[in-house]
Amino acid sequence: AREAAAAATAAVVEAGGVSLEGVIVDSGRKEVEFELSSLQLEHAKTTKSGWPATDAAALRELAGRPSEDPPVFGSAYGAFGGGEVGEEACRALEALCQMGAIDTMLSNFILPLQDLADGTSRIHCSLNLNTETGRLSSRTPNLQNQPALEKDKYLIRDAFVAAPGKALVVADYGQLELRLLAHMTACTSMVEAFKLGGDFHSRTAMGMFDHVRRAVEDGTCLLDWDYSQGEPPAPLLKDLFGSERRRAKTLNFSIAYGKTAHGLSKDWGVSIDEAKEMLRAWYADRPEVLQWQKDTIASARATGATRTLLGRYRTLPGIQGRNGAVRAHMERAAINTPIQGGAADIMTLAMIKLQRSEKLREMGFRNLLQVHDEVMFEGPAELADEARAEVVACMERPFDENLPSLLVDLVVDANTASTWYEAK
DNA sequence: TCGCACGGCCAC
DNA sequence: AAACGTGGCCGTGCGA
Repeated sequence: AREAAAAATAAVVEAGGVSLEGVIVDSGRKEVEFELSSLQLEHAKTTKSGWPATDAAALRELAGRPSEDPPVFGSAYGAFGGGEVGEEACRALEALCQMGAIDTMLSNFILPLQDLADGTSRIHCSLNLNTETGRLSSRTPNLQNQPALEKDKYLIRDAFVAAPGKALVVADYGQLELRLLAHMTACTSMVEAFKLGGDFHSRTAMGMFDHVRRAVEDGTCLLDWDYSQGEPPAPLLKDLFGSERRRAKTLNFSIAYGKTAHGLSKDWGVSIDEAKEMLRAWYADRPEVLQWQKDTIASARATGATRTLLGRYRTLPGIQGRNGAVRAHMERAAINTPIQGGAADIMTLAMIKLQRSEKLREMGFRNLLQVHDEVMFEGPAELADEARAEVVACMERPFDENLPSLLVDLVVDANTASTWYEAK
């Protein structure tokens, strides 16, 4: 973390040397908002209080990608009259955007984590049962929002290290919420897709786009590939139809949150009609999901509440009221809570099983953290593989014998490593 | 000095 | 006005 902080600080200093013709003198949000207004730079988004937005997406729109091989200049280029000045403006705005990202890493993660470490350099958060859906939350610090994958470029997760002689077991559910959606809606298409296995989002893309389905059926591309079998004999769907798969993936997650055609068109920069067509294509394959959402909202309106898989309920104040925004929000919550809360039900059952596991207790493995669909255990390194198998077994079968099983399997991916970063 | 609202951003 | 659900936390500005 210290190395990352040093590297980030150096980058901030470097980026700070760039100025927008002396106009943007600081990365403070208020000043950027002010300059965007006074220079009358085009801004697509405004905040709810009427100022131009200065978030990363807005800055990226202005900057473009001036550092790429053929540089792509954003809307600031023309606003500054093009030429050298326009290019410089785009590069400055890109640097400003990078500074924001570095600042977030430093002030939200790298610095507070060092402050909150105990005398043995370990971090202890509080885990709370205080959410609307039955999830846990984490505070002081929040260990459930640590940067992951490509965002974790300072290897913050590499600072989470097992004690000497010990190892981490990190296990997470694959597509837990989508499996819950398949189960609760009894959607034959989704249940079948999970039964067949392979890349779920690729399967969704097949269902949504005829040309993708034909390419898989005639062998032009493969749905998925097990690399332990060597190199694939044909290109993969995710490579050949990357944009189709990305849209399918976005749609898979968005549907569970109640996203509208309006929101989709904004995100994708397409017309409302095109967004509607995407939604239509998704639902065409999954009519049970649409019906379930309608039924669930109707029931929520009638009762003022919605229920999770195990029957926990959430009241939805305002769903019967006159305020349209509140009502719409509560309707989306009504269809999201059974899914998100149902996933929390399953994880809670799994954690009870894990806590009661004699094997894990005898092997000396302790649960350190839960991140919604993931758990982290720590124990003797030489027993890590055995512990990993037991963690997977508990998570795959969280239900007691007297509780019903699901229409879909629960798939668990688990790794052993000495740091959180390595366990990805 | 404190609490709050806001804009923004990280995770799942 | 917003249009994607659940959280926590940061810096800034502002009023008590």
